[in-house]
Amino acid sequence: MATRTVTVLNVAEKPSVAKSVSAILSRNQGLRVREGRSRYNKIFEFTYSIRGQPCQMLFTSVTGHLMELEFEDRYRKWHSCDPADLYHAPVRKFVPEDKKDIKRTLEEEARRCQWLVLWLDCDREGENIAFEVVDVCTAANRYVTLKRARFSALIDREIHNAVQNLVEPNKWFADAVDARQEIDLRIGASFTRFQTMLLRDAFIIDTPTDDRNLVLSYGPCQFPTLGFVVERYWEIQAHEPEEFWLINCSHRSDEGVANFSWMRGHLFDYTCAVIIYEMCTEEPNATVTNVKQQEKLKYPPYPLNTIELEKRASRYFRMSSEHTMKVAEELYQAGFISYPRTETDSFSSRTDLHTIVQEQQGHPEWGIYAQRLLDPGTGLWRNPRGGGHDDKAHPPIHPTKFSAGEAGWSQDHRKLYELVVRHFLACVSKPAVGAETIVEIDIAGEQFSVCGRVILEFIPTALTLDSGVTRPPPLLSEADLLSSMDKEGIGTDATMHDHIKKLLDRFYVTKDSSTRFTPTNLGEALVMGYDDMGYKLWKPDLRAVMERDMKSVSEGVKSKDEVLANSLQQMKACFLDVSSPVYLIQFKFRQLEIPPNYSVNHLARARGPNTPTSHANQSNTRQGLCTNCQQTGHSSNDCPSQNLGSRNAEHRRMNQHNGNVGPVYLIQFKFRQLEIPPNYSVNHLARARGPNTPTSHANQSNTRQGLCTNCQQTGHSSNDCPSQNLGSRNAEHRRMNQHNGNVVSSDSVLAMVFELPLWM
DNA sequence: GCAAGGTC
Repeated sequence: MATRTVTVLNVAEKPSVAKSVSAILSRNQGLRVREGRSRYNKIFEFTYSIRGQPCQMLFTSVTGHLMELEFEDRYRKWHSCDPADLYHAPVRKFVPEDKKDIKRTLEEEARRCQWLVLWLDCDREGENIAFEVVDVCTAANRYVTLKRARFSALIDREIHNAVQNLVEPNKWFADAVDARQEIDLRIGASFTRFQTMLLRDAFIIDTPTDDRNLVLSYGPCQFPTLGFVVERYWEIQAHEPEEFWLINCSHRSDEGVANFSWMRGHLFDYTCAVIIYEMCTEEPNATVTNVKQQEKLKYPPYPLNTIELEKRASRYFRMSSEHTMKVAEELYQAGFISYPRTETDSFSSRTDLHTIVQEQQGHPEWGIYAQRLLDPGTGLWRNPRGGGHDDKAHPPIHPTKFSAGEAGWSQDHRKLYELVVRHFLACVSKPAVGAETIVEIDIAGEQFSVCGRVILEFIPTALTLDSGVTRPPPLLSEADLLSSMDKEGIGTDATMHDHIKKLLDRFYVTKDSSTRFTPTNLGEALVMGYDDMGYKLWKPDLRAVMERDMKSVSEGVKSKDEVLANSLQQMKACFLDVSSPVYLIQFKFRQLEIPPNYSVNHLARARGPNTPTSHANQSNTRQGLCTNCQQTGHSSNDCPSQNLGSRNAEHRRMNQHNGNVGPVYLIQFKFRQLEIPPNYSVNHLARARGPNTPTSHANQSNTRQGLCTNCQQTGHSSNDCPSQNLGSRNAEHRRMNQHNGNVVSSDSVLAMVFELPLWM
């Protein structure tokens, strides 16, 4: 007996997925396409059988979220209510004007269907969009049967498997997103209105802009991003240059000059440096103690994902991440590269990498290399390493169509396409091999080393005691900023560039020609205002707490309502405190204290008699209230709002001191009695840093794949680093040494070296 | 005139 055919409406998150899945399910047999109401979202039609049930399949798509969250009309005007009311003002979801055509397509098609199959991306946002689609479709046809297709890649087996094993949509996932949306909206709108109305008149923007349109926005992603820029700026401001001394040793031969580095690095104690230097000059004969020859491998990069594309385009071309994504989107739309918004940095074993390389063989610049890669005789090919990330929806960014440049391409299109292709070719190449020789010498017990020359025994042609000063870290580059955001979970791969652009658009930061960011007067003042109140609103912590809450909701551990109530209660308490008269005055004065710089200047007319300098005294006068959240019943130590911030201004100052680069060592010297300089005891501790004073922070150097985090060289890890014998940079080692007491070697000078953080 | 998240 023939089963009756059911009509099935299938909906994907984007048009490309509707197309791919339709092609896979129909095996391109009898696949038809027709227009929908929206020009981007076509409708594919084919027949299929789901577990023996004959189906007439209609396959269409949305373009991301179909709905937005907004306050009800009477709260939408800025002066319609106190911004504090926005923590409980009613909100509604609605389909914005530019999505109405998609909504009409869904309604019209849903009316003719018995089943609705949701093919949205299998992440939290996708699950939330699924429920938006359900809302629209069930409003048009309340009898439609709901099913969810769960798939992790757009490949045949996966897709057929998904449709034969349909599941229920996951409300918890969708709830997590609902909670995030509502929190983001309420916090963002309340703080933005508050900040803007309070402070707009305190600044004059030099750039041609209508003052009335100036918005001082607050957002849970844009502010932590601003925070990264300001924090680095403060580290630089707080840096106090410190003089250090070092011994440089060089040897000139027929082959050239070999400059040996002193293995102690930098010494901050002049007297000690002089003593060691004099020892060396008294017995200047240098003995070669070690010659190490080693192969150095330079590993190819991981396959390209969005963040890495943005970082590299910024480093190589100084292209902004926002512009990079715009150009990448255009290349994708024209079919030249794969989908540019992806977290994935591993190729599936099923990807036909050879074919992708084959297509590039005719290119005038890298065509020959592509040919050599494919020639087994060269041994150049190597299957790519995986970086360990997979968003289960898209492959790493790779070329999908050959081009030697198109007529309509700008320079940036060329550059970005070239980056994608070259990166891909590098990924399937074996590591580059280099050789290096490290020579270590000893002069009067002092160790020096040089890379790349072989000499046996000699007297240095130059042995000098030189001085230098410590330098602050550099301003954050766009690549650094992306790394920080990625590390701290601020924004998503698809939105990070938006947050960076927002800081520039709001005049919170400026960017120089080498893509480094400086906070403006305005940006710094906003962060400092909140920081002085003790709130971490500009730190990543708040977002991290929210992310943990979202995870709990998506796992069913907490309910959406519970998270919303708790989170909004805390944020409202914070908002009321920040906008309270006590801080209001101070917050405003804080803005006015900052001297003018960059594009934002302060207006002096409002300066008052006594700029408040201590908020602690003021808040302590409020007896019985928690100084953190202004509630009664607990002290600030037990405050439930604690994750919003500690009122510890000391914290910022400490961070400023943390800002100096590189570990500093203490070297214990034991002097021979006759050599003791005046005011020195037999056992003397001197501070030293080195040998390669790092110019960047650890989190930067860690992002440089394959480099030793100790000496920034390739070919070994920090554990095997040849510079390691200078002293372990291992805190454990330091603690051990401290507990062991002083260990003094039998030599006159030289004892133990151990690490000490610089601020101690 | 506010957010962040999808995607065109």
